Amino acid sequence: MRVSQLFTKTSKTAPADEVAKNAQLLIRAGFIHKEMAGVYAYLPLGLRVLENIKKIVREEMNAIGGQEVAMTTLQPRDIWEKTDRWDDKKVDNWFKTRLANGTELGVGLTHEEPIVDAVSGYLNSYKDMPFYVYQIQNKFRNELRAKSGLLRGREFLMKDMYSFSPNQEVHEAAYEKVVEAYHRVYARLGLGEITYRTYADGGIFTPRFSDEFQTLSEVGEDTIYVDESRKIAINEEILTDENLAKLGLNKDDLVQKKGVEVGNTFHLESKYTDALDVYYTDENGQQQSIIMGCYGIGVSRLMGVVAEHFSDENGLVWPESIAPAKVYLVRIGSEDATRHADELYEELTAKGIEVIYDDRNERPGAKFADAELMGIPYRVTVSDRLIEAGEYEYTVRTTGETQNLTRDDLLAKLN
RNA sequence: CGGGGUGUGGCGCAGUUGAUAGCGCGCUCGGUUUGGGACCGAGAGGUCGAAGGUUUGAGUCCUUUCACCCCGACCA
Repeated sequence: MRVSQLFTKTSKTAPADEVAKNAQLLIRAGFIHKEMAGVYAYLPLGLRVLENIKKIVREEMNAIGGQEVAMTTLQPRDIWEKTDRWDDKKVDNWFKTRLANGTELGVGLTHEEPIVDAVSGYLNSYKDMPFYVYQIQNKFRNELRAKSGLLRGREFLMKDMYSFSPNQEVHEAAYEKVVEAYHRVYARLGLGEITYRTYADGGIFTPRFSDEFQTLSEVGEDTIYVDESRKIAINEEILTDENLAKLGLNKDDLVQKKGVEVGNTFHLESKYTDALDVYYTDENGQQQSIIMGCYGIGVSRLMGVVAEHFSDENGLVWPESIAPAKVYLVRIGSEDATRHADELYEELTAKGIEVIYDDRNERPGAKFADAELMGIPYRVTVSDRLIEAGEYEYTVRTTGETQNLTRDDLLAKLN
């Protein structure tokens, strides 16, 4: 991608209507556009990041056997009434709309009911389970207060997965497989060390605890207590002596922290399947309840968390796994430098290396500043002076470390 | 939803006791520059969030309303 052809531009000033660091940086760098409070559009570079996160999530869900689907945003009222989740008194953050004939519809905020409805016709026997179904799509929630940039929006991208098991034992195994996959997702995003499996309230449908995945951050909304040696935590909401005993946690080992909930996993028992009259037939020909689990990852929220966490005074610092490009190629100088830079751009692109090529007639300082603001992992500079020496300058975004390399050494570094 | 704050060119801001809008960045054109966000010159661009009112006259005062931010409450 050539910067001269990129329609977005960077800005030296942060927008006045954003305080959250993630939103300020992402908007300054031209990654996102704020449409209204809690609703952001993804521009070319931001979309690349989002797609890269989706790819990681998708790979890990597929790896445990997840089957991807795409459910609808428009929701019929009846299935939600069967589970008693239509009433605004029960679920108060629904967006609702109407058909021309007056029929009330919901705008999807989660998908337990429609998923159960969709799989019900295929799910008849114990032989059909266990299985996972997931999707990555926009969710809509009428939050009373959107805030913190991408961390709490009204329209946001979420991966939601649902498991179907014939009994509790199978469910437990399926559930733990998801927990492991979640740890791999966060590790690949560079958040593994600061993301804790956290015991939390299981919700109104189950006496069990749920698990949240909390990434430590000062801007987090949740207060959690971390047992650092065991790498687990407990949400303040359920911090009672009784629960600590139940979970085998020792109060003295816990440290209070702030966290952002970047994922959660719930035990749903048979609440939804029973309510929607979906059962299976067991080995003995008897009708049995289906045990469900549901598992969420806030994909757009993760983008905000990464932006927030991996950044410095010069801008964003993307982990290589999700950066919009691997290399920011800076061209300084005249025809000779242009020829060399064009050539390098073509060569790297041909090798499948994503390059943002700054071919503008800007001064070097402006290009370096943009490379840093955009947070591209590696910067390569081509200039008349370097060409004369037969070298390329190579700079690492995380450390600022710079070295001059021969063409072969540079290509080896970038491979 | 309670409390507090803010709306003025694309972005960031100033605008005094009311007199029909200004600065920086960015943008356009010309020239000089080219290793850390260049400089000089010339330009373009705004019904001051919206509606109503007071007044000879409103960005400024009053009323209503919309939007956005922060704190809190809320967050299947």
